Amino acid sequence: MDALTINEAARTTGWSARMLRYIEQVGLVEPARSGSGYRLYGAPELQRLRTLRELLDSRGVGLGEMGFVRRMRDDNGLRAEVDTWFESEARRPADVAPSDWLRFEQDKHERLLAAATQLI
Amino acid sequence: MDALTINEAARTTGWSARMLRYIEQVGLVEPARSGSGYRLYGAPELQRLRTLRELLDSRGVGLGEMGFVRRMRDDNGLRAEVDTWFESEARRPADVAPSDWLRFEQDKHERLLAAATQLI
DNA sequence: CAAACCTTGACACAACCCTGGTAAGGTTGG
DNA sequence: CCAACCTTACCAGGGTTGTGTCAAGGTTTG
Repeated sequence: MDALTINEAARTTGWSARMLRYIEQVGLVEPARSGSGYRLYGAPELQRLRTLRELLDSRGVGLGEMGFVRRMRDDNGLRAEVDTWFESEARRPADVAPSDWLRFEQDKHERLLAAATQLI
Repeated sequence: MDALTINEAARTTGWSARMLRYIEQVGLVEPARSGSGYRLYGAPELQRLRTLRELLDSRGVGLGEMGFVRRMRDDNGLRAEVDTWFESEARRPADVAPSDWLRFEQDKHERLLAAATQLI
């Protein structure tokens, strides 16, 4: 069983056990559970916890904000509404070279495709 | 001059003048300024303010969270880091039918393209 | 079986977010 | 020129976040 219990995971990631429970509650890292309910952190979760800490520290992001992004990723309706709000930004068409914008979206699409192929 | 000053904009959008300044500070709706520095809200800004209120009320989203999404949209590095964190989610490939995932991204791409053509 | 874990739930507290208010001063328009 | 706006810069207070700690009880293991 290559999975750590919560205090072991805390020690190797730098979070406190309390915070690991909080991070789970926010929906960011949800470890498997043993039959009796113990949290079991595997290598992927540990990695995610470490990079999460790095991300928050280096970019001044909060857990709540990451939690909101997670919410947008789970809830397509919410994501669509938020995207739409931002995409209807008040600027005249002339302000953005449309080709640039499309280009940007295409690049994004390619980035995601690259990530996908790597994952599969 | 079809632009409203801050208190007029407040009255027609339901926000307080104080909140309009705060919303600007968060980077969500940044009105033009008159020569002497008065904020000038045009029709697009007013529309955005109304839909913003609707979005926050109906989905329980906070201004801070919207501000963070804006930050991600401006800062490509931040967006990439956050996206990467989520995309390296700890699930075995079998859990997601890859075709579904790609499909989803393609749909998204199409949605954005549609929005683009509408804007141009 | 007892020590050392784990669980959930609750209380606590500093720091921050959201929002209102007020003060000191510039702008506008009759 | 004066009333009614606007500006920025603060103070303030209720609500939420992030974090620790403790209590009551189940689990694992030497």
